[in-house]
Amino acid sequence: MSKKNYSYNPNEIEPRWQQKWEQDGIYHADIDPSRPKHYALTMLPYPSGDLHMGHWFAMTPSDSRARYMRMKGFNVMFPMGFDAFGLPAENAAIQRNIHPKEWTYANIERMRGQLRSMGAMYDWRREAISSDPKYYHWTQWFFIQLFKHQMAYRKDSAVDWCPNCNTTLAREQVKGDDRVCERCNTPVIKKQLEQWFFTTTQYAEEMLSFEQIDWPERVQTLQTNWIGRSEGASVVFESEYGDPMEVFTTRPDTLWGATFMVLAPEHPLVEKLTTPEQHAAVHAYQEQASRQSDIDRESAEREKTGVFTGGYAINPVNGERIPVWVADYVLMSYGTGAIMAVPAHDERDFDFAIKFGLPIIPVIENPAKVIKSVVMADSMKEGFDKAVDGNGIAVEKKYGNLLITLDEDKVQEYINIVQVYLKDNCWVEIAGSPWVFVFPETIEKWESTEADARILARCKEYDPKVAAFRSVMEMLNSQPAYQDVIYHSEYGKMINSGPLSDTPGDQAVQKTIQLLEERGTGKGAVNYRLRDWLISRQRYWGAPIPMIHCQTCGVNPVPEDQLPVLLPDDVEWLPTGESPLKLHPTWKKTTCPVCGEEAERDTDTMDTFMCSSWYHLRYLSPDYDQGPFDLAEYNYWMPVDTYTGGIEHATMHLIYTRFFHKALRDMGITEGHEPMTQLRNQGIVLGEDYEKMSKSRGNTVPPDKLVEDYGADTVRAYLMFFARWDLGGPWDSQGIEGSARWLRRVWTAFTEPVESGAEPPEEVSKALRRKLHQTLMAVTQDFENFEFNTIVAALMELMNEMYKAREQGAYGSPAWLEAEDVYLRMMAPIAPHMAEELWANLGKPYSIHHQPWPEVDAEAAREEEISLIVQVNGKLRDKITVPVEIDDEEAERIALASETVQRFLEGKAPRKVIVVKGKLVNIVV
RNA sequence: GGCGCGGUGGCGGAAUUGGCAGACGCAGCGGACUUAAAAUCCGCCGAUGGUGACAUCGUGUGGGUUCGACCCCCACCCGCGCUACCA
Repeated sequence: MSKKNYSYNPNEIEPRWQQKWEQDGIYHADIDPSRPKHYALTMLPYPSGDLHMGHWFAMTPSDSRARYMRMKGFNVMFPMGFDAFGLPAENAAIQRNIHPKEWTYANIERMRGQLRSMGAMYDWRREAISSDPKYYHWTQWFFIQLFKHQMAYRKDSAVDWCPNCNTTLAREQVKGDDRVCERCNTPVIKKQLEQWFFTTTQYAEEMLSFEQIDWPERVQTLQTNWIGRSEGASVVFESEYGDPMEVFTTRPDTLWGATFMVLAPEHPLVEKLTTPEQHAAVHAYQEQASRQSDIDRESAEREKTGVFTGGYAINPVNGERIPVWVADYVLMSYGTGAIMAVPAHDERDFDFAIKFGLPIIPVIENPAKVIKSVVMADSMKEGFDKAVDGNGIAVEKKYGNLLITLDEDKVQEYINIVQVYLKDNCWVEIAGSPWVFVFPETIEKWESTEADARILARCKEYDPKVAAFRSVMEMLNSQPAYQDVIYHSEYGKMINSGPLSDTPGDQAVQKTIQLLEERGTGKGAVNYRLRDWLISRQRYWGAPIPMIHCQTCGVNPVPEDQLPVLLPDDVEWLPTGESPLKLHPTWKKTTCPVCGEEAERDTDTMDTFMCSSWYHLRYLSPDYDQGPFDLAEYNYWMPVDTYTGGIEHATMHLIYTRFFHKALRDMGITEGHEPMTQLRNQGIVLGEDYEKMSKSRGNTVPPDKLVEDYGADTVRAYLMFFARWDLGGPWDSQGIEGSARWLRRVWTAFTEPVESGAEPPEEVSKALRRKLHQTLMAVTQDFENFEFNTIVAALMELMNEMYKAREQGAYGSPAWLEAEDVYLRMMAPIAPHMAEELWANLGKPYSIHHQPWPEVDAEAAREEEISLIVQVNGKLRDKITVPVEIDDEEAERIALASETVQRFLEGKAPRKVIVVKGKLVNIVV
């Protein structure tokens, strides 16, 4: 078979192969019980109009990985679709008077073309689009199932509202410091509305377990924090009138220190507790709190506000009568909306108590602050006056403070330890030097007490910021105040706490809960930060909530045989953004499925996260009309084996989809406890200016142009090479030249024959095979671990070696032919077009993408010689080439014989010799 | 404030997880080919000193553990992300 010698022209090669692959359906994934299945899924895009570099970064490496799995022998399903409902479509409608449907489907068409240009192995027969009626039919059906199983409910509550998008938002869609809308960055406000919720909190505990899934630690942490489990107790106080007032606390052991209670402004008992005299003030406060958006609350710099209700509550442990206040630092949406306030042991309560002159009673004895045993000699126990540890540090008590004296040369060594002491009233003197370090507050305090004038003078005399000790001082100043120590009950013991006084700190919580349970006034309790999922959206472009409101029969689901509830096309958009569904003259008019009388449809649509919570199921059978998915497909393909996407979904989509799967499981629709077994996240591609790419910044890189200039293979290769996939990094428009050069070199190596006369020397063939199989080993391992950048690096390195071998006469030899074959297979997942073209050019059978992944020849990969590292006192002194199987004695002998080693030994006898087999000898003198 | 991630040449990044720091690539420098440029090929490329072989230093900072630390421990500094009056 003669090889063609022609130049690399990706713009010709790539579309040609894409077309052929499509025609031949080589990426079709069909049920095949004879092969192990692999469901590889990449998070589906929103059809915003253009594929940007972020899409490519998410999609091409995961495509490579799916291709690798296929070559490994798996029956791989790799589908693609569009998360097509959502606000941008509606905004386009308002701004440009295009129907959202038209806008969305035109974008999808354009993006399909772009996706094809990547040369990915998507099985387009499985495409699913969430705005298709055949899709949202089943989104609605799921809603009804959730409703029937009491997992969807309506509640009137204060919800987050985006005034710009004109809709409510789920808690997860409110972001950042200033609590803004996830979509448009407008600060959200609170509105009291009746809305649909899903009972995500029902699964809070279960979702904390990641035991059955291989998900990144980072995501696990984010989800765990988001779910926010706290352990403590629920304690029932009573109002003067006998109303139970339940509070949640993580510190039941401070119950005796509760000097007042605080209710959230929206708390139902506020009304009843408020005395006539306080009524006006409380009412005004409630009014003002409800009007305030969260950002207004922030802007007051957390200065505590609140009013006294005039009412009192009874502390169940000691019968104390304590005042009940209303304040907005207590949130209705967390815990019970009521707290017991313990100013002695809680900073927020402390601030509030100070501001309003409420009493403060400590119930935990000031705990010991001595933590480091290294410094604390036996003499340094409680009540010591002076102690010296013999290591250049002395501690003594003076004026109720601790004075720590350090030998000058010990400052650096002890600085960590000293910081421990410095959490409270401490100062440090350096022995033999004039330096004294004192907190400014401490000086102030001393000035007003009987402190030694001499010391005070010294403190003021020497500027603590003098250069040599500046950094030390900065470290000291950055120490947090001592609350974190004082608030930890493991130290110290309970005081002022009735029957529990003197209980050691480490048992305090448990003993208190025990006492509460005995008396029936409280119990151990767990609370979560996670809220139920608010699903209603007051928008048009979404799946209509399939519920009917009847004056007599209440709220009932649309009968399943009447699904889908179609979105009407003939709607008008108001610039105010009000939902066109609500304004539509006839659409909402219907009959009640129970009594048959006139009734109204729910005019809200569902959060689009509802659509994306189950799209992986729709891919199984996108045209199936007997249910959301075909069970046969489900049984073969599910669960998703590898899921890839951005980390930004950690506390949104990835929580919702887990909830959704578990809810479906409990309704008998799905099996198993988790929808996606393995999750991997890619990072973000930044612009060349190291900033996030954005149109307004003008730092975006258009992938289409790059494909035109370099070809998709080069873009794919560069995206895999330029940064660690899980971290992402800045784009470098020069850097892509490196990947382009690599592929051109590969092309040349495979298409330009070299005069090959004599057989290559034995060593050349051997070295080539060794490198080849070592590379194969590394590449295989890196594919398993999603370490794409080093795959490309390894292939570049091997290509450099192949060039050298070629020069040394290897071209055309059996080793060379093997290298060609294996090289193309390894390259196929990364540069599928070039690999296919060169494979064909070698006269090998179509298609390379049907070939199995090559096997490592471990014997060929084995090194025969190694370069033995010889160290003296841990420093590299010599490298000696020795056979791999060298034994320890021989290695030691050779190392000691080294001339350089002898020079560094300077005649001294080695005290100890450490030999690491086949690697290194370290001689200690 | 809390939680998490990260800090390695001019730049992006490697380093089998405790054993040659800087693979691979970009940029730069030198050379070959060319009338010339581009492309291509070859070589050099952490800092300091030395003509040189070589020596010393070097993975944010300060300590520690170890024969040996980018890697483990303690403390700190800086950057990024998430979160935030969560009781």
